[in-house]
Amino acid sequence: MKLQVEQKLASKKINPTAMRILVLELLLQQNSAISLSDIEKGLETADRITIYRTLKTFEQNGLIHSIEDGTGTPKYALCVEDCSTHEHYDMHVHFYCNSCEETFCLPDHKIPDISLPTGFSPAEMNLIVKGICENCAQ
Amino acid sequence: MKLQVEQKLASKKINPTAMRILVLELLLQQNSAISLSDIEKGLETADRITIYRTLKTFEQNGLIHSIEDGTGTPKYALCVEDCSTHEHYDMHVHFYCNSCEETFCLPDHKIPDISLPTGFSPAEMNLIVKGICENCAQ
DNA sequence: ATAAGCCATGCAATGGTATTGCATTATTGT
DNA sequence: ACAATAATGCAATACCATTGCATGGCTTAT
Ligand SMILES: [Mn+2]
Ligand SMILES: [Mn+2]
Ligand SMILES: [Zn+2]
Ligand SMILES: [Zn+2]
Repeated sequence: MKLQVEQKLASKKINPTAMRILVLELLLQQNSAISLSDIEKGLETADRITIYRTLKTFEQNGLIHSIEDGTGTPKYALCVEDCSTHEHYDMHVHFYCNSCEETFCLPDHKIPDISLPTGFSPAEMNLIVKGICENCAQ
Repeated sequence: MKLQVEQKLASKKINPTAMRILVLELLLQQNSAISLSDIEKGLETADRITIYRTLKTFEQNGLIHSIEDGTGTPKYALCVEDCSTHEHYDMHVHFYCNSCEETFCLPDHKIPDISLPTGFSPAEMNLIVKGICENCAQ
């Protein structure tokens, strides 16, 4: 198990330090995206700044992607696609539940092509759908 | 001119105070969405908190809508649709220019229908396209 | 084995923003 | 003109992101 985690780090050329292993293990347990504060609460002995830089490193090396879900605080989730340094391919829909306030990746639901006015050239896209998630549906 | 502004406020049942007239006039001059700080800089004698509450009032009464463009600081723009209290119909695409860092409403470009996994029911949507705007295209 | 160098960590400090309470002032309707 | 109501300005609070700097641990070359 720990080996798998360390291999995952190594495959992204990230030095497997104790803190990074802990953060990655926590990320692997989630089924929704989590914030920096969530991680801080989920780990006993962890400095917020170190987690902050750990996440920056993870994101830069294509291990996780950051999600702006409209709450103002970024959420983080593992990349399912084969992302690399500064090359993220997470053009999928994200869902924010107004009830449980969780943010979900929907990697199987790609963002459709969007027509733009002439002169506008797109580079990235971010689509957030807000509503009620499957867990909160009665 | 001032009459038109006051009428616009009255049509949304907003008391036309001096500050509100100033803020609305400033909003009418823009061709891109602006932030609270932008408005604060654009007005000489203006308390940030008052502008903050002015924008909240405008938004609640369907005069402007708030845009989360991924920068973390909300931008505001006039509603083109006929929005009312707590009923916004701004399901259009927003464009953030990575060069000039301006946020544009594209009211003629609606967000297409998005298929979701079973159990997820959508309420609102927010689509941000990032890239280069027409002004910055060389 | 030892020393130097690199990398990661933790602490402190800074800056920005949103949000609320409360007292004062302005506006409205009678 | 007066009373009731609404808006404003100031202060305070609470988060959060971001950077500098000093320390410590691990790696590597000598
Ligand atoms: Mn995702
Ligand atoms: Mn808009
Ligand atoms: Zn939910
Ligand atoms: Zn531009």
